[in-house]
Amino acid sequence: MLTLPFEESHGMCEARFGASYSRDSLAESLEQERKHNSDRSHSAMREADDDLSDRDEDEREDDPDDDDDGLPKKRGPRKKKHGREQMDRSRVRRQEANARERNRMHGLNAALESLRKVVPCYSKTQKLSKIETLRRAKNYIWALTETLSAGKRPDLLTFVQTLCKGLSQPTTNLVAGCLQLNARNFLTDHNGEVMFSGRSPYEAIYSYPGSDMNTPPGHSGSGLDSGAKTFRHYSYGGVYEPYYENPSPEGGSPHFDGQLSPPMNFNGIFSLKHEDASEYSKSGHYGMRYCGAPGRTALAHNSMYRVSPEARFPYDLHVRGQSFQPQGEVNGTFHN
DNA sequence: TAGGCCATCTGGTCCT
DNA sequence: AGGACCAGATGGCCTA
Repeated sequence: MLTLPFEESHGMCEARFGASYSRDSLAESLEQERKHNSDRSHSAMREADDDLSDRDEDEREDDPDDDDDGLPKKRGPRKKKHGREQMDRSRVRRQEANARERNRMHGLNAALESLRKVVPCYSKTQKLSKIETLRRAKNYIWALTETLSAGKRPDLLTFVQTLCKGLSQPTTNLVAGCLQLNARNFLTDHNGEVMFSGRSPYEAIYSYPGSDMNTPPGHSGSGLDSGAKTFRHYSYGGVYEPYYENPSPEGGSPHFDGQLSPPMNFNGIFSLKHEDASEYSKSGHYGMRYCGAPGRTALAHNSMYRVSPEARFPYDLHVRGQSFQPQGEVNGTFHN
């Protein structure tokens, strides 16, 4: 495909933005050559792209006797007419391309919005930015994948930490708000590493004595009393590796690169979103459902996630499309 | 006011 | 040739 010479790009910049870039002699010579180019159609097309306003074209049209170099122009039915048509056509095509591009971006944004709604802690009031949405979705997918591959009952705190990996502080706060946790308990440092502050936020809310089931690796009960004084640094090698046996999908590194941020749509797991379940039923994929309805203890017979009587967050693994518990109360808790 | 986020325009490139 | 996709540039809006 045709590639415009470098100096012509400068020309476009000048025309579009009114900037006065200095040019070297080579550029000037090439520019003059361009002006004298006999290929009027191509030149006209570029000129039209240089400035979509009609002013230049009209000026040229209004002054037909003068050429660029001051010499009289040829008369008669000219290429000018043809060039004008080309310019108009080029302009129309450009406008059509702009409209297509707008639509394309709208479609992209719509897809992004749908993604926002399926990642955990969707909030209509505090909209997640595009990059944060993508990061969180990636983290979410990763955490779900690791949860399934680990074959263990997921740990909430670890899950949340994974979900928040690499996310901004406001987004982390949002997640914390969703979970009614104190974001200070799983801060993210400058490198995107999750910091954990002593007492497990999970335990802070769902504490029950003598149970380490929901305490993530490295979060033994020894430090629970230290409070915020002692910050424990978490890296994926330190925390997630024991739990998530597989390396990061980023490419083998056991450590997060600071870009990875984890999931919360326990909706898969906890149904943190307020989307109706039909959307998931359509997918036919696996998902873990929050089964925390009062009095509910029975799980699917073949469920890999067993619920201990004292467990506060019983999870169940369902095939999408199968029956699951109403999620209203959960959604009410996790959605703003 | 600086910085972040976003929508839009635009030209280049690739593909059909 | 034309559409899709991409990335750079730009300006507007919002917030700390």
